[in-house]
Amino acid sequence: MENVVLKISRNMIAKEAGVTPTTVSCVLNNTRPVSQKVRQRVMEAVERLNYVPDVMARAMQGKGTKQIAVMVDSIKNPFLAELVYSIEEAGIKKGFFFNICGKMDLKKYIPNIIARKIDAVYFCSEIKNDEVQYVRQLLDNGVKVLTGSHFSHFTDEISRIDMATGVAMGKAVRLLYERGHTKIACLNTFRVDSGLDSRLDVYLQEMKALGLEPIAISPEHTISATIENGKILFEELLRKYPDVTAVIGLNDLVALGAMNEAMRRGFRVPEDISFIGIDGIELSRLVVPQLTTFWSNAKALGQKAFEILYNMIENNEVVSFNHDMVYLEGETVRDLRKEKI
Amino acid sequence: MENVVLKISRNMIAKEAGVTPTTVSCVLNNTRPVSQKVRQRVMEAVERLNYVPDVMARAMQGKGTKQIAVMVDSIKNPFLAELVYSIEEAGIKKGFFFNICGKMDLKKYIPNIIARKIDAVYFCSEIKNDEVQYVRQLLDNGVKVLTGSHFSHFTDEISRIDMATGVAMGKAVRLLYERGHTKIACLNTFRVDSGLDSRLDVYLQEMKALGLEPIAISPEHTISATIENGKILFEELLRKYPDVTAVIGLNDLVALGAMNEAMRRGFRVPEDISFIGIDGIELSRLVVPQLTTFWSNAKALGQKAFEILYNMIENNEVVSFNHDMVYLEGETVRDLRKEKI
DNA sequence: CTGAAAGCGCTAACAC
DNA sequence: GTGTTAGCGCTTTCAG
Repeated sequence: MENVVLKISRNMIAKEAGVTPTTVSCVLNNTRPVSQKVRQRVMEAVERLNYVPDVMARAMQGKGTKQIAVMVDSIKNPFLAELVYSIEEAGIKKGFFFNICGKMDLKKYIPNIIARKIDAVYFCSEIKNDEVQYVRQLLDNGVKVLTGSHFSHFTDEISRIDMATGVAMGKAVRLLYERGHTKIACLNTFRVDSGLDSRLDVYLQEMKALGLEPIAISPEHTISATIENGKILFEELLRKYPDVTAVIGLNDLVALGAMNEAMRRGFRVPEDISFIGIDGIELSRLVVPQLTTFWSNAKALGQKAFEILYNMIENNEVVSFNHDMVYLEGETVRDLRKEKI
Repeated sequence: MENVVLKISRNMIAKEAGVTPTTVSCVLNNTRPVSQKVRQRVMEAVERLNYVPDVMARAMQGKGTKQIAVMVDSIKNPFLAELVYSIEEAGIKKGFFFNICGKMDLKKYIPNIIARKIDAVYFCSEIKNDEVQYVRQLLDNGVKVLTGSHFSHFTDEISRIDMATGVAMGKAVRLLYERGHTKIACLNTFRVDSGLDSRLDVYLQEMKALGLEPIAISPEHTISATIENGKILFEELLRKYPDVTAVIGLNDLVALGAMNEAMRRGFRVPEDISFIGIDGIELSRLVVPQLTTFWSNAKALGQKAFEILYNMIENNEVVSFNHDMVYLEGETVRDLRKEKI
């Protein structure tokens, strides 16, 4: 099979319309006044030949690619999937395309991103400490950067969105305390002292403030916040602290995994153990019992994220934004105090 | 803030290394023999200046962009998320980048795909009948196309992967029948006669072959195969056929939604109603009771899909591949016959 | 083994 | 209002 693809260029439609290439550019980009007659001829030629301008060639004039890379730990995480869905939905309306980059393996992706002249990168997940240099490289190459609040470098060059997961963690501890719990555990997926996430710190701090003994389960090395790992962390929790009455997951998936494992082992939820998540993914509404959690509104977040990215690209803005989480009542928290009264 | 980004070009590293741009190209692309000495000087300059070749400029020489668009109905669908994850994981190893395109709105995306000189498009979800023209346009512009088996046009120009969901549907009906069920329902998300999916047809055909009265619930217009719609379809099913004993969902999400709704209404699963899904998403393993389903092995599928895409792009191949589903025993099918004996 | 020069499709001065 | 021309960063003949 021959590969005879006739590339329809601006020149061809110029000839077709009986004008010069420049004129074609001008009518297409509205970059200078063109007579009604000529404009019409050009548009007709465009229609007839089904012409689509070449983004690559435009990009070479320093116009940008209208392409944004979204780096996520894993698109299999429903929260990130919702977020990506929402960003893309907002971005396509303005002609932006999105590259999905998994694994957060910057060494592999960043040179590629630069080579592709991608306009901006949104780091939805945490950037490892030994990969900071790659962010520097992005900035040096004119790529805009948006991160979460964990990233504390180059503060006046990058934009950030604070997801307030730490705040949610604090609220979760308080809530359980107010409902009479004292043996409150935290299932953490980050390596202790990773410096990438505030949730464990907030948990410890809050427990201390309440005069409670902390029950934190942390892995040796940072792991993904998945259902599977939630189960594993819960198993370890049970071995070490069998009398725990409440569990906070670092996110909904971890909480759901833990809860599922608990139920499989015969625990009743919330009668025997209470659970709280952080995220508010759709799935948390669909399990029985419904998970009590803090909802992040991924749709709104995605829209906001694109808005920020857009302004970074078009207007060279740098902003810092706080995205709040909303308490979402579920069925997985038992009120011990109420019963005691 | 100034935007003084110094673009490091091939010319600059040529100067740095004291050679000509051509030589730089040749050592970078191994396109002709270069003396060890010169090669070394060039490589050093590349290192020193942190040079990354411009993909856009290469693309303009007709070299391709090493970019693949993945069109999905919704990345929020866990099956598609797993698939995308796996494709991307395989592709990045060979330097490919992936554009995630939601909504299957071809009118919006296809011109953009052409303009961006994207090498290939994988349609993971169904292509509407009135959008066939856009596929033609892709082919005319040299973009490779990979679809599912539902797409019956341009058969010698595009590659396809048959996901065998129809086969799974047939097996599901047989399975339920063998276990003594006769009131077997099918929750369908496609408009009747959409021509986009074989599952309903297979269901009807199989029921007829078994001499059973079909109980199919279909929407007026095609809807997404989501948990939410599974609930809605199940509600309608209950209204129309309250004595149903088994339900097959078009995919796992639909089955899970239906099952969840059933449980909320006080039905016991599988004692009162049996459920079967098609997909085998991870979630189906994590609910209680575990969903009986047909597993599609999204990871293997994604790897295969990339392999096909790669061969289409690099070697101009066109292939047709059958991806089989595997029966995955769960806890949601009651064996009526066994009990009767 | 290495260089010079043309050209990919487009934009942006600069002319008329 | 419209045309001419010079690049953007790269590959690729064609010459040394």
